[in-house]
Amino acid sequence: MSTAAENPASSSAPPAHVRVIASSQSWIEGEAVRQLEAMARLPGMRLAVGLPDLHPGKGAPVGAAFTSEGFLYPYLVGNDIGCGMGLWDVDLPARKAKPERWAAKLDLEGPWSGDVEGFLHEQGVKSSGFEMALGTVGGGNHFAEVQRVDAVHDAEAFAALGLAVDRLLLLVHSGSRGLGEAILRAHVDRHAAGGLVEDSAEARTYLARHDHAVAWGRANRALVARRVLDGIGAQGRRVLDVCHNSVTPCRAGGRMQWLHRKGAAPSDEGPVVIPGSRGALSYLVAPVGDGTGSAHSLAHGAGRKWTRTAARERMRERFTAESLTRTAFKSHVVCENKDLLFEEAPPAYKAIDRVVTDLVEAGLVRVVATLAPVLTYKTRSQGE
DNA sequence: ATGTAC
Repeated sequence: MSTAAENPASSSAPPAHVRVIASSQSWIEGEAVRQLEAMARLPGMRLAVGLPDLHPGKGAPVGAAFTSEGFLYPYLVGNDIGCGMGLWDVDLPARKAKPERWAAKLDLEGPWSGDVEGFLHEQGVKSSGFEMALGTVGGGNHFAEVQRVDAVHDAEAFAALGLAVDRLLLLVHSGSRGLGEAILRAHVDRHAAGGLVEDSAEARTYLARHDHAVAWGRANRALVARRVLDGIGAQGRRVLDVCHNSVTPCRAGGRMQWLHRKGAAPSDEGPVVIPGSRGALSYLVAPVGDGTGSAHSLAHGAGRKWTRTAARERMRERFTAESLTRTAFKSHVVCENKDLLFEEAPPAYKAIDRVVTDLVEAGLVRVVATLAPVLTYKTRSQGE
């Protein structure tokens, strides 16, 4: 059998190291740490790292990275295989931003009207059967956001990325839509939360599908970006694109390991953007150090503070939906699904500044620049 | 997170 829990040899292995990278000033839910510790007891697990945006998930915590030997765990990657953040440099000066006009007309619902197969081919990605969703943002915490530069902290690194203070940027957070979900479901139907023995036929099958979903998710972000850019009449250049839900092979002290990221940005692929809520700054950061103590990973966002249910109830009591379409930064929000508008409201998230400060103090990143929201696109569909 | 479930 290829299910890890059924391999008796693995139960005698030493337990994984568990590390939560967060200062005492960062509040982390007890349940999230319990989930991290539970995952650390899985067979073959070596290191379980909670980043400062650690929060409870459905079984496995979000904002965490795990290394294992001999086994890999699709359940730790989750359903949104290949989810990540892409940043585009937009060839439009910030003073030319027309957020209210763009908010009124931008529409990324439904299939793209262009040549989807041709687009995928250009990206070097095979089609998946989920192409009707290619170029759509999705639900939950996904978004496309036009941003302006708030402040530059490292002018050299900022310039090295080809960025300019007076130009707009576009940040896209989305994943592989229904594709990753289908891949995880096929695994869970047979193995529940159990892992796969590396080099087994099932592991190879999963990894091939996983790698395809990662590539397809990246292409999805590229098409979301293209649709937004077309909508605002601009061109863009992809500056970076990183995946925060994946499992990849890596070497540790000459040994082969599997690095699982569950809402954790890579620290070994150059600069990344760590977004706050739609009403907060996003941080463009450059990784520092060799990444061995942090499973080569960083926080991927602010992390939820309130559950979706609590956010809906609390925000509904105090705010009208209309008032939530503008933020403290005077930015505009397109989210015509009211439940989602309340669930993703800025108070439902932790303070991104604290999360990034924790990473800086842990010696994991240097801040390159802060980016402010101009227009956040979530959905035009009512949904209720 | 999700063409969202029996």
